[in-house]
Amino acid sequence: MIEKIKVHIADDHKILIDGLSALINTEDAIDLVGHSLTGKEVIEWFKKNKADVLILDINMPELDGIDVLKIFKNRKVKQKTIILSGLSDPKIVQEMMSLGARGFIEKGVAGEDIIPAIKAVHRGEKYYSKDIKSSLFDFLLEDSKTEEAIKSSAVVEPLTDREIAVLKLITKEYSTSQIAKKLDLTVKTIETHRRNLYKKIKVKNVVGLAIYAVKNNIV
Amino acid sequence: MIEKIKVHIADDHKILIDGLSALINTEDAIDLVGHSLTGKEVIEWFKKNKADVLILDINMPELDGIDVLKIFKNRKVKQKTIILSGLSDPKIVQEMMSLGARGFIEKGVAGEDIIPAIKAVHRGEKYYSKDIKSSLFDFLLEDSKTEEAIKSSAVVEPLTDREIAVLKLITKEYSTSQIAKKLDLTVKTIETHRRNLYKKIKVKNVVGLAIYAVKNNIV
DNA sequence: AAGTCTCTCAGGGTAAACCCTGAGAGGAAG
DNA sequence: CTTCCTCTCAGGGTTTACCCTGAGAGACTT
Repeated sequence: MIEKIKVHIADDHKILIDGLSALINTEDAIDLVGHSLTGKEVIEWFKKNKADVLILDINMPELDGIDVLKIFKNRKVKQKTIILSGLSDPKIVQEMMSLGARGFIEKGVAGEDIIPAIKAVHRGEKYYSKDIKSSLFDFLLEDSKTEEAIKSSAVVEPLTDREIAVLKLITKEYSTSQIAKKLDLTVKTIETHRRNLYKKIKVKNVVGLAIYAVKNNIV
Repeated sequence: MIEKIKVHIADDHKILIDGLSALINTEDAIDLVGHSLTGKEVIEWFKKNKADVLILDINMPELDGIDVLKIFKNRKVKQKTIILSGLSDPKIVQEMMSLGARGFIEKGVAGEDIIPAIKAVHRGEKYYSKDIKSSLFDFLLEDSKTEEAIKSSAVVEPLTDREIAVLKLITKEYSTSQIAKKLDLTVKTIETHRRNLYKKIKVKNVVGLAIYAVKNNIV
């Protein structure tokens, strides 16, 4: 008997996990061996168990998909990962790929894609849903360029605690001086944190920060 | 033979539609009679067909769930609607309810909730997933207060085409003067649109606009 | 002990955001 | 034909965001 492909799903929307489970259960060659609702659960689960393929949502509370991949990269966990993403922000696609993701599926595409994606990735291939392919990032998927492009790619540097605190207050529509009062710091300090956020996230102004915050569940 | 409950699903994430379909198909008493990926499709579908229950995502491009409900309210379409929502923003919950939604399910909850929700709503009851119930909006669900609270609630006025165009450019991190050039208008005009956006969306600055745009898929 | 990183703060500047009021033109609807 | 709405634009104002440079204190690393 041929071994089934073991799959683990991680998504903070349980309704999506349940839906995908039902879909995957229609396929004999694939076995759903676990699921997680948060990044932390994924890490914990993989300490004790193993799966061939991990279907990973990027937007999760606490530890998000990016954090999970970073941790897995260091620990050399060798499952193959398919990213589930609502929005295909170029920066994130690049980052995920540089962190070893093998597949990328937009939530906007048909559910039938999930089965071929699992099989392809398990065979060692890469898999991208059509919308990603046809997007402006085609160049990224052409192998020769890929590796280099990834290495020099726009990976968002990790934010410090203070920066996240400031970012959260910014998204609450507080001005720099209001944030300064709130955190009992000078305006100049907040301005510095602000500028560092711009640099790290590679955006031009608060708007970019706000969008980043929402997309990354920092709100 | 008892008639099956006819259900229509609308969500811009096809993967979620497919998942829910698989779930719903396990239930004999319920019949999936259609699905839509955009608000427009929902409207068109209901012109020619009918369903007992509509499962409606609030975040959809073009026409969102709120717009759909508004249109249905005017046309007195009499299907029962269950809202599917990623984020349970109080303003939106209130608005949806005032527009006649009968059920409210967070995407974060278990998929098993969907079947009882459909049945309950079809029987004429209201249905809210646990997270909603246990949230700070309990008071809203106590009938006496509900109606009044809804009438005076923070309903976001519909945005005009120009306003949406400006909002989109704002989220691309363009400054007012850059937007003016792009749209071939004066800076003063853009400023006016900006201020009107603040009023309508009830936010204080660009940050609020950006967040609203992302959450409502205007990005 | 010399880096490296985070967090803090400063001076001094330009550009942009934000606020107030007022208003005309054109289209849609009553 | 008047009312309502959208879109356009203006004068003149305050406040905030944003840019550049520089720097000290404390923690942690190698």
